[in-house]
Order: sequence, then structure tokens, then C-alpha cells
Amino acid sequence: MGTDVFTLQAEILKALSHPTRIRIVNQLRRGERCVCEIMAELELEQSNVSQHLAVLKRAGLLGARKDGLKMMYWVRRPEVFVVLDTLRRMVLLRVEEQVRLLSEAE
Amino acid sequence: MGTDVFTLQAEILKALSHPTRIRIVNQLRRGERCVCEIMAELELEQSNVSQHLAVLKRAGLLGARKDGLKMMYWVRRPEVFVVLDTLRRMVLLRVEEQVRLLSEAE
DNA sequence: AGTTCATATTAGAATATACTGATAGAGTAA
DNA sequence: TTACTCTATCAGTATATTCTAATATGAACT
Repeated sequence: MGTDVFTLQAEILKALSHPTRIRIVNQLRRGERCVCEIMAELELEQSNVSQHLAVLKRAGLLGARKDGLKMMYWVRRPEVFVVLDTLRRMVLLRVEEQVRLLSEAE
Repeated sequence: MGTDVFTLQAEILKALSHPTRIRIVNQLRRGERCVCEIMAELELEQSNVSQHLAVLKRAGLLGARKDGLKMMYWVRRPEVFVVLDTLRRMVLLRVEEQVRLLSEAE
């Protein structure tokens, strides 16, 4: 199991490494949301959203609480946002690089 | 394919989300290494290391060049280290939290 | 009690990953 | 040329992920 630091790091990364889960985390930047709001905004099936939330929660990234019928989720680790912001920078750099290579190839 | 930002972010995360690949990236913190050095230090099969390096390279995280018989790899995106450092902090926080919960349960 | 709403869980199929072992190819040295 | 070194790639199997659709749970309301 998650015994060494590398494995624990990999588990967190794996939990984050899905477009839908990244979108969920981004939705939670401004605070907690219920499942119904998340599935409405992302236009995804309820069971699918629940499963992705479970993955993020299992990795310790999300907290959850019941509010009547609704289940509210929030991000417990602000460091997640640092990771996603860093990745956005990497993606932009990569795209810029590809554009540059394409224009140089003419 | 990798068309939107979330998918591109997820692709990078997926490339990083394996203990062996994290260890490889950490090995490359101090500069380039050949496959033989990496497999020796990690005590892994050569084909296994080659495959993991290919994953990292495909994600744009590593550069590679030939040096005689050897193939040298290096990290092209210093942001990768920011991501891993942030993750290490998260892992430590998580472990501390579990220790705290265990001691409170007594 | 039964009904409805919000969410979780399960089953199953499709796809993706990871590893091992074998083979291929490219470069070097004799 | 042959032999050797280093690395990549392929084939095959095992395991993991992801999605959809169906079912279960559980709280609130009548």
C-alpha cells in the first residue's frame, strides 16, 4: 500500500489526473458545492460525478458534510490549487512551444 | 485528444502519477542521466525504465539526446519540481493528520 | 406508513496501464 | 566482418480505470 513517499505522492496525482476531477476541483475554488450543482454545471451523470468525488475524497483532497438531503463537498488541501495553477502554466508553455515550432517549420 | 486545458493538465498529471516515474524525475533533479544509471539506482528492469521514460517524454516533461551508446534524459520543465515539492508537503500534512487522529482516538 | 429527492453503490463492459520476457536496432570496438 | 553494449519496442498477461445503467440508502415530507 501507500507506504513510501513516492507512492503517496503518486496516489494524490492519480486522484487528480482526470479532466472531470480537475474541473470539479476548480469548481470548488470558491467554496463548497453539492453534488447536484456540480453535475449540473459539468453536464455529467449523477453516478459519474459521485464516483469522481469519491476518488478525490479517498485521496484526502476533499471534505464532505451532509446538509439535509444534499451532500456538500469542499477542498481540504489548498495545495491542490498550487498544483493545478502550476500545471496550467506548464500547459500554456507547451502550447506556446508547439506554436513556435509550427511557425518555424514554414 | 488533448484539446482543452483540463485534458492537457490531466495528461501531465497522469504521466507523473506513478511512483517509479516520480523517482525518475527526482533522480533528474541534479541534471541529465542515462538509462543505465537510472535502472541501476532504482533496481528495475531495463525495459520497464525505458517505458516509464517514454511516458514522461511523451508528456513533454523530459528531453533526450544520444551520447554514444547511451541515451541521456533530463527534465525540460522545472515546474515539475514545483509540483512534486508541493505534493511532498501534502503527503507530510496528511501523515501528520493521521498521527494526530490516531493519538486522539486513545 | 408511502413518496420523493439527493446521493451512493453496484455490476458489467470497454478501454487503458503496467509489468515481464523476447526481440530488434543502433553505435562501438575488435 | 563479428561481437558486444545500450536502449527501444513488441507481445502477452494481469490489473486498474472509466463509463453507463440499474439498484440501494437515507433523509424529508404527506
